[in-house]
Amino acid sequence: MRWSQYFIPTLREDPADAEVVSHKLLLRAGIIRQLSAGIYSYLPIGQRIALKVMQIVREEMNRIGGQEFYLPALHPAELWQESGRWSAIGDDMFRLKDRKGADMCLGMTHEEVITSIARNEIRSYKQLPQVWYQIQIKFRDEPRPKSGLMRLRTFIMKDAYSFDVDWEGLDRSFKDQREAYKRIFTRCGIEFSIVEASSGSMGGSESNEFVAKTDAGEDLIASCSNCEYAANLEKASSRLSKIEDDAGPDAPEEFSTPAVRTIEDLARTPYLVAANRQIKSLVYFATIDGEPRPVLALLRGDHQLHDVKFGDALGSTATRPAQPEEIRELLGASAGSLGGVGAKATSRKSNQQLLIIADLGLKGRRNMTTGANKDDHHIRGVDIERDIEVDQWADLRTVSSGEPCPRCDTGTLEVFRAMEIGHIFKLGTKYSESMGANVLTADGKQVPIIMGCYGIGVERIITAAIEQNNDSDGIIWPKSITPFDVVVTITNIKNEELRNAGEQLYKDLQHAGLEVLLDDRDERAGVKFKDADLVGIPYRITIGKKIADEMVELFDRRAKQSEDVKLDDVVARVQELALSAQ
RNA sequence: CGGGGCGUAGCACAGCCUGGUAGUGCGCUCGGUUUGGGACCGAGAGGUCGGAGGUUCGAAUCCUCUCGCCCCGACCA
Repeated sequence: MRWSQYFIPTLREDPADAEVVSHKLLLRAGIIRQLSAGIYSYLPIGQRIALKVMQIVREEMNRIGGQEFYLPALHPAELWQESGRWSAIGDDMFRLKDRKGADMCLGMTHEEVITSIARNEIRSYKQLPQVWYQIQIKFRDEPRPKSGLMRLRTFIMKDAYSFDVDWEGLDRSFKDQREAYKRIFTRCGIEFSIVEASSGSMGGSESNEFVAKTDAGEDLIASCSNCEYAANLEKASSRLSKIEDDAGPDAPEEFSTPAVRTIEDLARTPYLVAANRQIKSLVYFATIDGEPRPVLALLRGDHQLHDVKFGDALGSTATRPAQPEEIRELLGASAGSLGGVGAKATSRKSNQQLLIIADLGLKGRRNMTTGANKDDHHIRGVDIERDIEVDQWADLRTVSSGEPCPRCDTGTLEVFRAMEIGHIFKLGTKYSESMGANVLTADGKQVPIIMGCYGIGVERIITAAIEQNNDSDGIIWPKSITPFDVVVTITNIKNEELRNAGEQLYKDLQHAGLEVLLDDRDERAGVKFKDADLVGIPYRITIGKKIADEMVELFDRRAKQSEDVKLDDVVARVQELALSAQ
């Protein structure tokens, strides 16, 4: 392509609406333009990038036997009513009526559609397994679209579905997808982790989330430096070093602690109670079975409560910290002087049923110090299992960077921000059962097909690639998904010698099978360099004064280094570089 | 949905508090000089100030409503 004719509207300044790096660069490099919140147009180089990503996905899907479909984006409500999701999904689904008044929706995913094909056409176990996929637009009316292409209302997704006659088959299909995903993200130049995830409202037994490390991400992930362990902070755990407690007194002792309100206060002189020898006591109200109940959560003094783990452990739909008045009514003291000893008895005075849940990190601890449920007083010598009526033990604490891996002996955990780029689920029979997709087994029994579903967000790959590959000058595309392999920059288009050399090189590079952008614009060299850096094309060949000696300059965008190369050698050199690994 | 911010030229912004009929930089057009890291000089084009209603002799500016966008939170197949 000739830059002079090609539509790449670069922006010199950061657009006001963009916050995260990838969003700014996507706009500045002329890749996308916004149409509405969470809705973007792909401009020509954006389309080239998206096609490259989709092609990699397609190749890897085909490699594991996937068959490409193209399914409708517009669905009749009946399908979704069959699976039960018409009512289970709320405002996230775009709904509309056709001219006859029939309910329709825009597909946010395609389990229903694919299952309806399977149930109509697949009769026998002999037709299985099948792996079907498509690369298609999805619609989700996100409550909060954000960060450019990160959280969209319309986006491109590769969604694959596997159909097996038994669970062993599903295991194989799942593993195939897992391996394909690793290859896809690796080929796209993305640093990723695989985390255990909950399958959420998708249903099913097992799921893996693929995440890309980026500060713009919405998830917090704990990942082991040594082994493969990685988990969302909502589920992550770590190994605690054992603490040997001295045997304490036979019964807890109350002591006076005027003005002590925090763990830190008690850790200082004159008390000197180390934070890991204190019990942190937090009062919450948790909605359990539709009823709000007061809950006392106990953790080691230096640990932080993770409210998702807390809610999960209680089976609660909503939790909130108690108000100061509520705490006083319940336990007769203010936050800062609370504790589990005798808390149940105290709470009964206010006619409330207090639930005590303790973090596993406190199990077996003795001779601890905690609040006395009396302002300005604490209790020491607390043996948790002896002195506190714990209703439930659970993993409640937030894992921090540097803690030992729960799975291997030598690794430590690193906690970082990440964004979801893919998710694979073992669905099981959720859709095949509700929608009646059955097959006959070898021994003549009718069984529901065992399904899996596997998604990849194309825009998420693009976003992650930019987030992980940029510098102050712009994007640095991984070679596999760059819009062009190389840009030929003619420093002065009015100079005939330079122009001719550039035109010839442009042709030669194309003949060598490279995707070439020829910067033949009548602009100053500096402008062209800035634009080339911004757009992020991996290699730039600069045609300048050195052409008198049959030399050109080859600039490596990532290394930010250039070498002088003979004009005759530069095609082979670029070919070699562009086709090498990232 | 709760909290916050912002809508003025293609882009980034000033003007609003204290009403008097719109400005700066970049970009764009034309002419000239320049030509290896976002040039310079000169001359231009370009805006119903998001929309509606109101107050006023007069509204970008004050009031009411409304639409849109961004950020934080809730939510997130």
